[in-house]
Amino acid sequence: MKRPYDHNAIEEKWTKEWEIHPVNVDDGKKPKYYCLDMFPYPSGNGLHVGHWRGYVISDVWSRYKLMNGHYVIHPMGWDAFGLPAENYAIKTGKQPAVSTAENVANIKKQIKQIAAIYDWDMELNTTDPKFFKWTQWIFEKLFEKGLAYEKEMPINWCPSCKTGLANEEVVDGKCERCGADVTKKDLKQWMLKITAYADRLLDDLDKLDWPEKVKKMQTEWIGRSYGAEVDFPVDGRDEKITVYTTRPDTLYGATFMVLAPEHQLAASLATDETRQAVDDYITFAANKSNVDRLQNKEKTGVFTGSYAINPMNGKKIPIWLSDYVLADYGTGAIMCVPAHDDRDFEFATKFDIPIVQVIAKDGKAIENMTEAYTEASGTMINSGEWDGMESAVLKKEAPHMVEKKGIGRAKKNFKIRDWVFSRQRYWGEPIPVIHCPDCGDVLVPEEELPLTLPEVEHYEPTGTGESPLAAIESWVNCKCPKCGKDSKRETNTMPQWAGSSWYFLRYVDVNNDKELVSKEKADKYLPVDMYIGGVEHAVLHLLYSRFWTKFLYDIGVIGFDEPFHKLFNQGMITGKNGIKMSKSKGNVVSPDDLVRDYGCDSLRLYELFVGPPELDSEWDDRGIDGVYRFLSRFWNLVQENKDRDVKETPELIKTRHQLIDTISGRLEAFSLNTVISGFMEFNNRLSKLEGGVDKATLETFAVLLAPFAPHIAAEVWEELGHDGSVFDEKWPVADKAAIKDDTREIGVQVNGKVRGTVDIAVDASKDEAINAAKAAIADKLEGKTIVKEIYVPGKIINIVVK
RNA sequence: GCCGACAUGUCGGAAUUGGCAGACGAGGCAGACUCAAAAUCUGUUGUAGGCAACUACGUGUGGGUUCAAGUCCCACUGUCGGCACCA
Repeated sequence: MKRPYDHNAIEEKWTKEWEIHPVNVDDGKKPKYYCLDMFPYPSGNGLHVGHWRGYVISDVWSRYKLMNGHYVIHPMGWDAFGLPAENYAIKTGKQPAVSTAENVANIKKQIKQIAAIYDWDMELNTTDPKFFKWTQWIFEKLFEKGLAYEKEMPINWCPSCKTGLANEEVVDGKCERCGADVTKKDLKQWMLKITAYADRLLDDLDKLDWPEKVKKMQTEWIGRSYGAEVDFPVDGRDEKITVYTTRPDTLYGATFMVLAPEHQLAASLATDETRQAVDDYITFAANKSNVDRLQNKEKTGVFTGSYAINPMNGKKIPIWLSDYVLADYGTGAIMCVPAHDDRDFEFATKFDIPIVQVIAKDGKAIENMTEAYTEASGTMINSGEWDGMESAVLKKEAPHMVEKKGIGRAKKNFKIRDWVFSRQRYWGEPIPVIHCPDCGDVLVPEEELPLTLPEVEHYEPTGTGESPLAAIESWVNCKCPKCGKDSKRETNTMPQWAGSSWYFLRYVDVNNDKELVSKEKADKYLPVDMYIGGVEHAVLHLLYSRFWTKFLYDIGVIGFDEPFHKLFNQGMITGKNGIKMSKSKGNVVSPDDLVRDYGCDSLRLYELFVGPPELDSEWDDRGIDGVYRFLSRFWNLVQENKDRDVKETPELIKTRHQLIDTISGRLEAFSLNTVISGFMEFNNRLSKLEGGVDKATLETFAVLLAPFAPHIAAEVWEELGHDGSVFDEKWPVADKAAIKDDTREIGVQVNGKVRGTVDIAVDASKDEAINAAKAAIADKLEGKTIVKEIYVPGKIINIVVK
């Protein structure tokens, strides 16, 4: 009996079936495969079709691995701390915990429409005390190891979010979240010493199967450089200024020094004549906002009136202040070699400071220098004992030479700064520290964790740098766990990145109340084999997770030191003209209606069909008709052939194996858009076969289609007379011998232009091929002289004529 | 400014190591079915000319290598992304 394609009925049926009989189960024998999605923030706005894409990609991959004999760990959870819930609470008075729970329920309903094989027994939520107990525990371990410390310092401050930000959260001088201009504010902050892991975070990138782009971004963010620290005595004083340089080879060319205006010695270097100007400049620099500093790169500066001694040649060189020197990189002071550095050249030219060339360009000194010569290649000149050396060689040796001389030492430096870990907000994990007047910072005892948030009436941030928690006296006031004295709790909370830095470890052991994760389960199921998510987390979440993983490895909690073996960044789905989907732009496409009208299977296929998964794609609603038609045609093909008992023919066998080969190859290459077009192509081909399609071919088609369109595949599998699940089928392997053609149609060119085609045996000799080709296009060769004949077997025949 | 990615019909996009450009789909056009429409099915669809079988042109621009270039090399333009005084 033929049935019409009723996607609603089919999908409802299988949703229920899979609730009762999940297709992905751990029998303890199958090898594991951990395929992880970046977990979502449960926003009140719900999902749009762009969110779907990543989840479809990961589910297709998970189901593919499943059919290759793996038990797939494929969990989902909620990254639920963060500002939107808190801001919503400020507006409505609704507790963040309550609104968050509502949003989770909503989004979960939407995510279930995808029909992914998520194991909901593993579901977790970063705001659940059972979860964040362990986030706090990790913080305590970091503290115990000296990797969490408090520091009074100017931090990035977002005046709109009224909270401090990590360097990673500042983009172009603006807040990564809200886009407000970031200012500086002096605040006592909790810091995590990610710099202690800088070398390992950099070196271990080699171990990872990640997109080069992300590796490069992390490499640059960590920013390791090798050079030397050199001490410059201050003339007439018993002090010295230490600089960091990557070009100690140019030391003889250092004709002045520049200190950051925030440098400790800056003010003290002023003389009576320069005091006013120096103080003014320091104030001017302090008031310059981050954005100004980025935008206006015209060099400014002031001469302090003091001099330093170049330790190589003993010459007196002036000491300047300028904000082009960064206070928190290197030593906050630099030696300036205007002849060989663009910035120093610009500064020296503007303020009329001598320029001394120390590396010969093209073997000679440059007359009338108009720009710095920044290459480290050439012979040293004007450099005393170093004259005649090659600068490239000297660059490497100089650090050790200055060390021997006792004027400096070899040194490597990093751009990455420690992670500002406190936020002056309510809706985050409380930092489990108690400030005791006698004992100082004391950790909340482990047995008292989790330290939960109190209910408050007002969620507004104070804006003064204190969290709303500071106003809850009953919560803030406590006894010191060590000495029992009246103490106060830390009122800052952790940034949103805290929970996401380790959540992937917890999925496999969500109910463990003794440990963060049992060693046994961690060893068995981790690390993550495939991690799928957007590229926007390249230096935030992905760097923090690597840091925490390495730390947990060091303290013996887990047995691996990289969390994500393979990373895939899916492209964004945008609205028309590449505009990001957002509520305010009014271009959000909701998956709900599409699922209702076309079905989950169609939307899954279309999410993949829109374009290459790694590239951004513009959403066009109309295209989904195409995949729906394809599914209907496939359905009809099955309906027409299932009771016909078609005998398999050589052609059918060949087509079947070509289908397996095509789909598997493209899937392995992660070319998911062409997998779908491949299905369409083969469906068209099979539909045109006069004699019908045999059962084995239909079965193979259903098995291959299963990871992509699970419902229709399961239904077809059943229609074809199977009791078991299509997902218990092994992924088929193509028989290469069956695919092989005896003859092949290849193009015949004359002078590189196609003039016809010819069918020739695959193993034809060159002469046979050429002769066949000539016969096929005899009229095109009339009156021409053949100069050359080219035959590339299986590809092309080209006849060159005059 | 530096680094990287990308540029193909009306549109989304295909095209192993250089080897028949435009697969697959959307949209358009024509037809079948229908009282009619939708749905479905069939055909057609890069541009220009003959308007049929053919010819010329055609993968951002200009040049080059090659029997052969979307693909490789050089120079440039545009779009997107990252970094941006890191000494």
